[in-house]
Formats: sequence, C-alpha cells, structure tokens
Amino acid sequence: MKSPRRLSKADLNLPCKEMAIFLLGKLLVRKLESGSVLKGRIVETESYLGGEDKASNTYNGRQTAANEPLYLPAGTAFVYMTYGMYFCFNISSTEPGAGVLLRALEPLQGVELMKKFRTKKNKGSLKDTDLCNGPSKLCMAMNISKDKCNKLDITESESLWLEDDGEAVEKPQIVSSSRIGINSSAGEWAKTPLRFYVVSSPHVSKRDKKAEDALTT
DNA sequence: CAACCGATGTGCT
DNA sequence: GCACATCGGTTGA
Repeated sequence: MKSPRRLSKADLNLPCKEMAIFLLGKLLVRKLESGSVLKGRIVETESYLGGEDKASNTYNGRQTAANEPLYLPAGTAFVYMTYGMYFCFNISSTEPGAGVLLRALEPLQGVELMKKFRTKKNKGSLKDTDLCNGPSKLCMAMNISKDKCNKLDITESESLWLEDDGEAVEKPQIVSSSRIGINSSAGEWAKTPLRFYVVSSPHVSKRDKKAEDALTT
C-alpha cells in the first residue's frame, strides 16, 4: 500500500459533480483532541448544485449565515443540523453555493472508537457495515458536529482532511442514481442522478438495484 | 424484506 | 406553524 498523500487546494478545485465522483475511494481523516485518528474510505457521495437545484440548501441563490460555507472556496466544510438531532457533512466545490454530501464510508482506522461514538445502546454489536452507512451515521462515528467542524478548510485543518492512498476507483465501478430523501416537491431534481457510489462496496447506505443492473447490460 | 412512526432543533413562511 | 439532504425501532406481509 502506498503512503497516503494529503489532498490540497489544487486537488479539490473541482466543480460539484466532478468532485462527487473524484471523492469516491479517497480517505476521510479525523484527528481528535485526544490524538486519536479516525479514518474511512469514501464510498458514497451526493452532489448539490445550488442555483436551479431545488433540493439544494442554496436553491435560487439563497444565502444565509447557516449555508455560508457553501459560498467559500472549494474544500470548505459545511456541517448542518437536520431533523433536529443529526448532522450532515458537505465539502464546498468551485461553484458558489454548490457542495458534495458525504453519505457513506468504509471504516478503516479507529473502528472501536467509532463504535463508541454511535448510539450507546449498541453495546459493541454494530457491524462495520452499519457504522458509517448514512450521512448522519458517518458524522456520529467520525465525531463531526457543527460546532467542531463547520467552516473548516479541509486542505489546511489539523483535525479534518482528505487523503489519497492510491486506491483508484475506475468508472465501471461507479453507479449513479437519484439522491436519497429528496421530497417530490423538488420535481425533476428529486430524480436527477446526482448520487454516486462504489457498486462493490457493502458500506453503501442504500442500493439502487435497477441502476446497478443497467451498469452491466 | 417494506412501510410507518416518533424523536427533536432550526430557520424559514 | 411547518418542513426538513435521518435514524432506530416496531409492525406486518
């Protein structure tokens, strides 16, 4: 295995949709104040384009204090609370208001600590495939919260960054499908294929059988 | 398996 | 008020 290389500003200088695909196979790394390191491979992402995209936080160019990080330079962390108790973690891209949601990871390092960060009721019975298979599960496992991580520059931060360890994800392994949890009031945007995942990964949050079948035919 | 539901805070209308 | 880029539990086919 190659030694991992940290991703820089130049690496992440990408438009939203390209970044979503580029991030598949890369590593998300979190260093805690205790010095412990958590690491996972990104296996599922979603693109939120802003502007025309009705499912986006920044639909119609809406800009507020809460979604400001999406307007900051590519590689800025955008963490927001949803449903009153969960967080979602995004990375801003080059287009103003656009970002990539990280939806699932394959846990690689600090797995026992990740389990502790997930619901306390799960007394060590959590499988690796259930640790980070969802946008908010991933935040819990990686100890990512709005107060700790929002607005961090992940190309400079000492507590949150991305790495490339040379494991390439080739195009044929990538499935695209509609995004998860988008209300039908978003119209066509609820169906637009802006979710991407690694087809062979058991760590994906939700599979799209039809899209997977279409890959091989 | 799927469908449904309650928990729960924030920022809009 | 109400909608929400969710999760974890329960119910029922």
